[in-house]
Parts: sequence; C-alpha cells; structure tokens
Amino acid sequence: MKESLSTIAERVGVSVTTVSRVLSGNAEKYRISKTTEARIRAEAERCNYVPSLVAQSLRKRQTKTIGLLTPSLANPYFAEMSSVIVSEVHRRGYTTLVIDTMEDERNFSDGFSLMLSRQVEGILAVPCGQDSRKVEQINHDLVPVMLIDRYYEESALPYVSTNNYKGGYDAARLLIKSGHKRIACIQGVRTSAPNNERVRGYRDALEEAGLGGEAIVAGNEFSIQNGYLEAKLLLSRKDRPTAVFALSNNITLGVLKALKEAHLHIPEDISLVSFDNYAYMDYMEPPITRVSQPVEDMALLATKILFDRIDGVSTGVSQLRLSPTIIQGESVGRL
Amino acid sequence: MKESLSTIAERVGVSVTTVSRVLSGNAEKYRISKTTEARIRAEAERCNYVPSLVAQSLRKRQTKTIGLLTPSLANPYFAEMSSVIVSEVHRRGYTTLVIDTMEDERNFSDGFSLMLSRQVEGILAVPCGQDSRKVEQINHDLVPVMLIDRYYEESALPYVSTNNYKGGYDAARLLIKSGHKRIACIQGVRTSAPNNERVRGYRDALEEAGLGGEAIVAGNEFSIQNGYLEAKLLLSRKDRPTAVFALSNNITLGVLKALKEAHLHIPEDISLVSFDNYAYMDYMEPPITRVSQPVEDMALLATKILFDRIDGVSTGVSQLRLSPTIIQGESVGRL
DNA sequence: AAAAAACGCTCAAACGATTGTGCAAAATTT
DNA sequence: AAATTTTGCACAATCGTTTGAGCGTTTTTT
Repeated sequence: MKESLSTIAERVGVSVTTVSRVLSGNAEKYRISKTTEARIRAEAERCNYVPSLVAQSLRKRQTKTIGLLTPSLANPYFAEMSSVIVSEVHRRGYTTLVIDTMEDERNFSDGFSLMLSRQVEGILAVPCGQDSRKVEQINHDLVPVMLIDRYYEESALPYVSTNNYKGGYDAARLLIKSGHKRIACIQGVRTSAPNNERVRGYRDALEEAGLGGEAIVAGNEFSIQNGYLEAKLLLSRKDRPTAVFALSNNITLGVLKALKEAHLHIPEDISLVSFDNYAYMDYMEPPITRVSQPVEDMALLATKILFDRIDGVSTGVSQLRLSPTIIQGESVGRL
Repeated sequence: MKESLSTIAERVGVSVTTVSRVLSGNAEKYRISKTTEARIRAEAERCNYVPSLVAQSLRKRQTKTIGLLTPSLANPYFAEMSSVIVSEVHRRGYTTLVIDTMEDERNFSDGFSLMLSRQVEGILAVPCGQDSRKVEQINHDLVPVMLIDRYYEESALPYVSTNNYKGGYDAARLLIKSGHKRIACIQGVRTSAPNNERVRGYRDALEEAGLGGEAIVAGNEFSIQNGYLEAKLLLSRKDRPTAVFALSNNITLGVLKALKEAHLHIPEDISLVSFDNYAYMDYMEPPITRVSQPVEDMALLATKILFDRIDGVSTGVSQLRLSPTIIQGESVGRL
C-alpha cells in the first residue's frame, strides 16, 4: 500500500538510485535509458507512488515548510492575515504549519520550540508578550523570523506592521476637523505596541489642535466587553464626549451596545470612528467610519521578506509600517 | 549551531544510542547510570538541543501531524472552525498543516496529495467539488479522512455537519408562525450539500403549511453580491415577499444593502432571517434573527473522531449532523 | 585492432533519530 | 573461587530519500 523507491526498484528490477533519478527528473542528467525511464515511470504511476517529503527533508536538509504563529485564528483580522500567508507560502512551493497561541506568552514560546524541532525554514509570527530575547536568538542563530502586526519596541527584529501612529492621528484629525473637541479613545491591551502607537497618534493630533488637555484614554482590552464597559462609563460623565474613537472592531461593537442602551444615535448624538475594517461595517446603521489596516499587503510583504531571507537575499534591517486608509462611513457628525 | 544526538554524544564521550535513550526518557529502562544521564542532560541543555521531528518521523513512521484543508481561511466561519481544530489538534500533541483550497477542486485534490507526501496521519477536510473517488480511496487505503461542514451525497465517508435541513426547516417555520406566506429564500452554490439541505428544509416547511406553491428559491453563490442582486430582483416583483431567508451571512449583507436602497425597514416592511452567527449581528439595527451553526462542536467532534480512528478505535460509519440553534433578533415581524 | 569515450546503471554513505541485540566489567550468589 | 546475575553501555540496522563516485559494456575514434 505504502510505496517507496525501493518497492518500485524491486519490481522494475533496477536500483533505488535509478528510480530516484528518474522520478526526480534527472534521468537525462544521469544517462538513464529511455526504456528504463519509461518502465519506472509507468510503475510509479501504476502504484500511485508519492515521494516521502519527510525522507526528502531529512536528506536534503530542507523541509519546505514555514511556521506561522498567530494569536487567534478566530479573530477575523488574523484569519484574513493567515489566509493570505498560507496561500502565498503555498504559491512558493512551501507548506505552512500553524499554531494558535491564544494570546498566551507561554504558548508562543513553546510554539517557537515546536517549529524549530520541526525544522521549519522560516517563521512568521505575531508576538505575544514583551520578552524578545528567545526570538532574537532564534532569528540570529537558527532560522529567519519575521514579525507581523506587532513588534518589540527595542528590538532590531524585522517586522511589518500598520503605521498605527498615522491611523490614530488621522482618525483624531478627522474628528477634530468635524468640530469635535471632547474625543474619547477606548484602547486595547496596553502592552501592545500597535495599541500604544494609535494612542500616541491620537494624543498628538489633539495636542496639535490645542486640545491636549481634553484627551481621554480608557480601556485595556481588545474585546466587546471592554468597549461596552468603558463606553458606559464615558456616557455617564457630566462632560460626555461628543465622539468616540474605538481602537478595534470588537471595542466598537461594545460601544454600539452601550449607545443603544443609552438611546443615543450616531451621528446626531455622538460620533464614532473605529479601527479595523470588515465588510459588515458598511451595512451597519449608519455605516461606520473606520481606519482600515492594509492586512493583505502586510501579509504579502512579510512573506516576501521572509522568503528573501530564506533564499539568502539580504534585505538589511526591515522594520516597515504600512499606511492605513480611512474608509468613510456616516458615523461622524459635524458640530 | 545545529545540534544532533551525535554532536552531543561526541562531546560527552558516549554513543548516540545512549544519548537518545537518556533524552527520550528511557534512561532507567536501559540502565544508564545516573552520572552519565546527568552529564548528557547537562550538555543537551547547554547547547540548546532540540530533537529533529523530521528524523523521528522517518524512523518512527509517525509524523504527529494532521492536515487541514479549508476552502477559505478568510471566511470567518471556516476561520473559527480552523481555530478550534488547530487548538484541539495541538492539545493532542499533534501539529496542523493548513492548506487553503480557495474553493477550487483542483487545489483540493492537489492539497490531498501534498498532505500524503508529507505523511500526515489524518486529514480533516471541507471538500470542494463533487468527485469523491480520490478521497474515498485515500481514506480507505492510506490515512483516515474526516469531512466537516460539507460532504458527498452518495458516499460513506464519515463527516460532521450541521443539520442543515433542520436549520432551513426551523427558520421557515419561524417565519410561517409569524404569519408570513410569501417567504423568499436566497441560496448559495447549488452543488453544495448543506445548501441543498437548507433549501429542502425550507421547502418542506412551506409545503407542510400548505404554502408549497409559494416557495421562491433564488441565487447561486454565498456572496454579498449574490445576496444584493437577488434581493433587488425579489423586491421588484409585484408580489414582493414579506420575508427573506438568506442562506449565509454574506448573502444577508447583500440583502441589507438592497433593502436600504429601497428604503425598506426591518421588520416593519419586510422580515429577514439569516444563516450563520456572528457577534456583529447582535449589533445591527435591528439585531438579526439567525440560524446558528454549532461550529465549535462540529470541529471538536470531527477532530475527536479523526483521532479515534488514528488511534485505531473503531467508530463505525459516522455521518453526524448537529442541530443548529435559532438566535432570536428583532428582524422578524408579525403579520 | 588498440585506445578512448560514451553509455547505463549500481554502490555506499549520509541525513538524525530509534531499537533489538550483544558484550565486557562489576557485583552478587553459591 | 567459580558460576551467575546485574550493570552500563555500544553496535548496527533501519526509516526513505539523495548524491558523488565507480564500474563493466558498448560504441566511437584513431
């Protein structure tokens, strides 16, 4: 049932070497006769021979495999990213091993070790946690590592990310230009570099407009619940904000729930800008104005750089931030 | 840099065998002295030894790997499914190789071959296309295959799917009980078994209520555009339906767009029931009533059955359909 | 007709692990 | 003190490939 070079060799009556050379397309190079070649090919065909990539990997010392460590496949943002990566890796003749770290630093670290023992030729990872040492050592000594979306602040590890600062800045500018002064920002996890960059952009925009004192930054999780709770608190303030900037799609959903409970309408009573772009946002009432991250480009670029490194094409230090774009909905009112 | 049993053996001054036995935890069994064991462990630790799963796989003839073939990781439904599978497989000490077939039958078939050459011990797949022969042969001769979500009509291949018939039936019943008689159904691809089961359930419910003649089934794709176009057509009929049953979340989004353009409000002017469940549906205006598929349970069950088969625990023919549940929104009006 | 070249294929080692068997030295029993 | 058992480890084959080197035949060259 399970065929190998030797079972074929035996039946055809030649050596394993010859079979290998024929089936790997080197018949000509090693002067195997047309007749022998044909007989071997026929037999391989007949018995449905499939070469063992495991054996090939061992011998050739390349597994044609890359590892992907994502914090949550269930999150559409990372799912889309993974989708692009998996396809692109496949297009290049490699296969992807996927591990979902579930936002856990321990899983992340163990995942790396697993990838190493599986001899992957490169690793694409969305990091969890703050400690970059292990990753740096692996990247330096063993296989190329490429970070996506998140990165370590003080590290030289290459990454591709959204220009989150610009996203935060542009969103805040948009609201300011529409006349808003009390603009609250509901953030996600505070240890995440992208989150902090968004907040920094938001703060700078306010500062620039002479609204530095008005900045309100709340929240600590990229979840619906966090968005809901923080929005509840914001709405109960005496000086209720006139606009909310939600730093993720889930936070936005939570905000929407709170607004609904307070019978507040967008954009008449309050304005809303979200981070992240999903199709459904166009179909909300009203459509949500949002900062769209270039997920596909990020994934493509990260994959390309990783493969360049695998192929030995030096690209120097690459720490890239791609510009987000604003998608206009109708959730921002003029004051 | 790259350590192996032999580099360690050499440095410690023992045989490869001994190192192997110590590091695989069999020191006791093979009477390796405590001192030797300690020296080997220390050296392995020092040089960051990571065993090669590739070499182990070749020798032990088990790769501890399973393959996952999904039609579109970018689709949140399959992303969630994949998320559960990847985690569950990982929990069992295996790793998942992922291929995105992009709904292409050729990719699907090639993906299977790739998985085989990588010697996976089992395959979880959402099939594309109609031809089950290759899959059946592989399942019979080589490695256990388990289908999820979709399945082949006339095949004995094991699968876990939603009870789509019940989903279609229940949704239609719900609308009928609310007084609707002209209930249109917008479907997805007509070669998909789940799609057809949903339609069959819908038809049976209408039939039962004496509305057999009223059935309207339109559409041919699980896309926003299809939902939009078909809804446009439906709305332009003289006998406009009073309710729409959209067979996927994307179709629903398309319907919403068409309704908005026609200035029709849900549920006053028209009712809507969707298939698939996503958090955002609770935050639409109004929240959408929908048929929720038990994605997590399906994924868990499929994975369990696959592993049972890998472990040689016979489970007989398992073709399972799990009941969907209806999540009540406010998108269905009484007539 | 002898020498050289081309032909067609095989040998054997290697990749990095695992594992049944074997064997000398030490410890124990008789 | 001889026989037996236990201890502690090594040998060598194996998994399924790849690959440099080699070797007998046939064909071509001179």
